[in-house]
Amino acid sequence: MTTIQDVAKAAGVSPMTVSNVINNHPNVRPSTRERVLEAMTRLDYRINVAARNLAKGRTGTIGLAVPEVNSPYYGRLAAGIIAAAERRKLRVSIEQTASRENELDALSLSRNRLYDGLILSAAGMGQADAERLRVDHPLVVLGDRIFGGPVDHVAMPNLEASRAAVGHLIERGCRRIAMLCGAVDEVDTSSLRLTGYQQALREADLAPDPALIQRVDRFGMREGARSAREMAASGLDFDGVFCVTDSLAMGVLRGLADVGVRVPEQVKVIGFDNVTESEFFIPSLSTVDPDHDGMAERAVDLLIRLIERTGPPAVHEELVGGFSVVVRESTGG
Amino acid sequence: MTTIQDVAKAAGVSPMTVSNVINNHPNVRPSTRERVLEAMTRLDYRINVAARNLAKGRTGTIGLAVPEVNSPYYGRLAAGIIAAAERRKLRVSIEQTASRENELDALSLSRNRLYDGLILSAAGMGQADAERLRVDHPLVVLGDRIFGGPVDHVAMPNLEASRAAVGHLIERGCRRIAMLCGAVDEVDTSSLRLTGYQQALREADLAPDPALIQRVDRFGMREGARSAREMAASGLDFDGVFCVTDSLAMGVLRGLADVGVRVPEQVKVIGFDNVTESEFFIPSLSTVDPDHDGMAERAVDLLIRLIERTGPPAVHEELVGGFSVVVRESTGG
DNA sequence: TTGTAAGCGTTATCAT
DNA sequence: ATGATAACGCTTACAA
Repeated sequence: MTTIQDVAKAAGVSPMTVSNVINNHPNVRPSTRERVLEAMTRLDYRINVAARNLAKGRTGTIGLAVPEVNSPYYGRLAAGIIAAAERRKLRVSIEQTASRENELDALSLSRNRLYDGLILSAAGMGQADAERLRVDHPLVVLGDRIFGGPVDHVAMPNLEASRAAVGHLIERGCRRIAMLCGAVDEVDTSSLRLTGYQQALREADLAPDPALIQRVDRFGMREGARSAREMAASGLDFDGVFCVTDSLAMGVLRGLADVGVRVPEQVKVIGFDNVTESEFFIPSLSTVDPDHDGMAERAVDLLIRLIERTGPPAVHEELVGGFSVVVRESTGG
Repeated sequence: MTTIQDVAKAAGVSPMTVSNVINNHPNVRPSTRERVLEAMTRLDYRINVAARNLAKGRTGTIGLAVPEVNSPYYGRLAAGIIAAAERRKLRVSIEQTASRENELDALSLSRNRLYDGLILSAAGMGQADAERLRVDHPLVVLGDRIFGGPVDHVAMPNLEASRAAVGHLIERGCRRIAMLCGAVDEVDTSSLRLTGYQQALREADLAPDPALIQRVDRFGMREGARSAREMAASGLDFDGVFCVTDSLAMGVLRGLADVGVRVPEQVKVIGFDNVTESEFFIPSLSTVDPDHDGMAERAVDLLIRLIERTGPPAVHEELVGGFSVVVRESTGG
């Protein structure tokens, strides 16, 4: 392995001059630069990033920790973060956490200075873990399960957007609206969206019915399909479904098709996330678009501010993104 | 920032002993270990990975470079690689390449020892870039555009699987089978799958018709939908469609629905990849399952062999994965 | 079982 | 414009 020393020797200069050439420092005479570059190519020199990181204390890379890489939602999120980071000359490295354990692990990884900062999309952690987020390195949390924590935070407009989504179903004539959500044990995505659902019903003077609230333990298409079939089989009376994710909603569309229920004629369905697939599903899926790109942009901005801050810690920001309701075939759009 | 030195001082031992504790070396007296651990928690010590990497010359992390993170196919692939690596106690860090330029960049990144090795899923590079793959660090290429290159290589069973897919359409009674593929400029995924398509037609004594070959410039659902609508509008006579990816095929299902063509009654459709969504699409999509997990496993195995090899370079392996045809509603299954 | 010394490859700082 | 020196924080090899 050839090092800066080897190049320096070959070019007849000091290692420092080679370093200056590598980093495009201005004070290098063109002829010197030439000689160094020539030596670098001749020796097939490659910089050792670990050494540079150690010396600089910076890596130029931010980490993005997501629960699952093979998911339309987190894929979309990652794409947004990468685009936003790229504009700011930062690389992004994605890690899959998959569990609360690993989410906590991811925290210490960045603390370890492998990355300049970390964007953590937390699904497994809850309010109880909030204190673990009090770290002394740049961290931005993307998600909904932790509020008032000691950390910068970009959240979805869960409550308002859900209210709007359910409001849309009501406008379209639904009166018995089911909701598919996760366990609601504490303040999390599902509970916020459930509250939005309840508010929308109340505003329209519709009686809430606990039988209409369906729980799922995962947010994939499989679970949505199963739930829909069960609801139909149980004879439950419903004319609309609001799902906490698009994957769930597409599963519901599939499940309803399996049992011969027509969408949107008999039942209208709306999801949340506006993943790429929803536009092309049959029927195409109405949904809430949470402005992923805006949220990604803000998360990266917050992180960069933290990375570049010197001096006293700033107050922690909590931002909530914007949203819009996208009307498609599944609600008769 | 607290270092090993600080911990050593606080625990009244040498830095080396702290290092031994961190790395679970056996020769540390329990009482000493206790004292060190206590000091570590008290001082909130976090190891500096950059320093460790530099000293060790290893990172314990492999890189995975994919063209696009927000795609069902690459998401599936990434999930497989992560699972395979995890079993071998390796971390995976994902990078989005997006272009041939970045694919070449990714090569030098790993060469730079940020990762112990790199798995490169190359879409933009072609045979002409093969020589660039002659690198002196562990590299495994996943893909189809480079053969006989100076590199370990795990490829899809493109030709055979395509022949089987088209054979399935023929069995189901299709006689005028369209194919959606990318530009076929050199040996790549599309051209291999096209050859499989042609072989299947020939075996069944069906006349090939150039009008049935449709080109797309990207492999997303949008392109599939557009193509399908155009084919239908142009009055082209076809009763089957073979698509080089599932995304494309789901787009075709959507496009055919748009113009009122019934699947599978009037036209049968089959894709390639078996992404999660195909099972739940309406109609569910018949497709080729290329044994992603097996390929991921082998790629990781090859990479580990390279990482751990000392001595003379081995001969380069070229593996081709297995496959199966998954029959679903879109072909009347 | 523990400690000492040297070095991993780079960059910051300060001279020249 | 270029170079000498001292870090950066850890581990390997060897000594005690």
